[in-house]
Amino acid sequence: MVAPSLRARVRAGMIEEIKAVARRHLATDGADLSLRAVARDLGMASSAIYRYFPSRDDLLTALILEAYDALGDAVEAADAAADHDDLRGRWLTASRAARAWALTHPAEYALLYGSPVPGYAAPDDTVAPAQRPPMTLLGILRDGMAAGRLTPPDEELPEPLRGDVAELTALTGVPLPPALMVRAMAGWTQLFGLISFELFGRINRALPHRDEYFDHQIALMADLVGLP
Amino acid sequence: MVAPSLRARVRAGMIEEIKAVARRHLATDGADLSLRAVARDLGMASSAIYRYFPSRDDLLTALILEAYDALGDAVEAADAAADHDDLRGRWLTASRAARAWALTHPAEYALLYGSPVPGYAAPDDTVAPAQRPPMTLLGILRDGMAAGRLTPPDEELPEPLRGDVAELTALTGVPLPPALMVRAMAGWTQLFGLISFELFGRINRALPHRDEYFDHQIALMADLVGLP
DNA sequence: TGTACATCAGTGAACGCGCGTTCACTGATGTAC
DNA sequence: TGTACATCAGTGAACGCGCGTTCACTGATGTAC
Repeated sequence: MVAPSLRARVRAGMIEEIKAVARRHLATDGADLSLRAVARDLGMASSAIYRYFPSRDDLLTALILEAYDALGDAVEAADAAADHDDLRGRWLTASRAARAWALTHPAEYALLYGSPVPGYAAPDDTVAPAQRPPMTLLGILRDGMAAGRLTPPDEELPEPLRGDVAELTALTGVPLPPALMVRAMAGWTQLFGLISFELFGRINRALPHRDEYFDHQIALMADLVGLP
Repeated sequence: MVAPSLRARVRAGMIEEIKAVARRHLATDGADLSLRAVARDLGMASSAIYRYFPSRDDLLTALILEAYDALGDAVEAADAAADHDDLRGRWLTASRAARAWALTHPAEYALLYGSPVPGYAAPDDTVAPAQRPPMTLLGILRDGMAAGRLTPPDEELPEPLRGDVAELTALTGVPLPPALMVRAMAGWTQLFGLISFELFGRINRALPHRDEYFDHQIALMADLVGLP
């Protein structure tokens, strides 16, 4: 571990500064990020950005990766801070953390979960960080099963689905019963749906108590996955 | 009811043609619709579009309104075609119709339910058509309650939420018990979440039987709202 | 410690592009008498 | 039925803009001897 040279440290700082300004631009202008506007804000020539990012798409990718990680950090930290044996509390607190992050970083959330940016294809290394929030939820169920404090639903899945879910369960490395796995996915989908509706303005104006609404809906999903 | 003049009929046809081409462009280029590209495809000068739509935003609005109506038609038609007394069948069939429309019109779905288009504010007359699909779901529950074939959940809502939901229920004109109303909203949110995940590529590749997956998840929500 | 050279950050002009919108115009279609 | 005028669709040039990216360059910082 060699100490980074001054030049390397300055360079790293510059990269951070560019990303910070770009994030600010995302927040105001939406996903159509402009390199030139970022450069202007930094008081430098637009061509200078190319010393740090080979193209606009690479900058976008860096922002997306960071956003996934920030969201993942928030959710995992909330889960870790909760009482490990309070399964329902962990589920609720992790979900709240996801929502809180989304509400404070709406543009970045839109970048991750909104409609795809035209002409931009997310590279493969976004896959793992993108799965951290749902993996956190799965972890709570895993702990519940291990402690024998979770009675999984006893329904059978119809055949073509059973195979798919088994394969998917193997991929996650969290060995939940198939029917429970599907319900966990329902919970994750619902979490995403609730946040998106709220953020993209599709929630009714006649619902000002959004915290309470969210908590209630999340509790319904906690019931669905059988959390005590 | 005067018969429209030839000129008026030709004009109406032209408007349809412009919208059709614009829809095609949405499908390939995403939401950044270009007037000039549409005009090019129609073999006319870009300025000619202005004889039919005063600005790009007005064309976008027209497309959004049409899309809401197409989705609303699809969902309502599916519900109407189902056996009126088969409540669960109606719920499933209406949900399937929404998904089918979204899968065949992904770009238009993204326009309605994706991240907001930067710099575009949806006018008020999109509100009513936007509510047709969730209203259809509410209608199924209304019929179930009226026929006494639905036992609503007996849980109490916490206070600040109870008031909001009561107000919202009044707005819809469908008098459901508060706890059921919230569950209906959960069902609608889940429907939107399932479709969005599938469409925006956030569904796992290890899940090829998507029809069955969707049906199963929708059935879980039918259980949640207490459909027999 | 001092010098020679390589590396790197940043500049500013330029290329080529596409966009929304305006405007004065031409020619065809409709309307009033 | 024919003529005079108004309405309308469509043209093509132009304005002004912002964009991503390239390129030859300058000057400062780091490295090797």
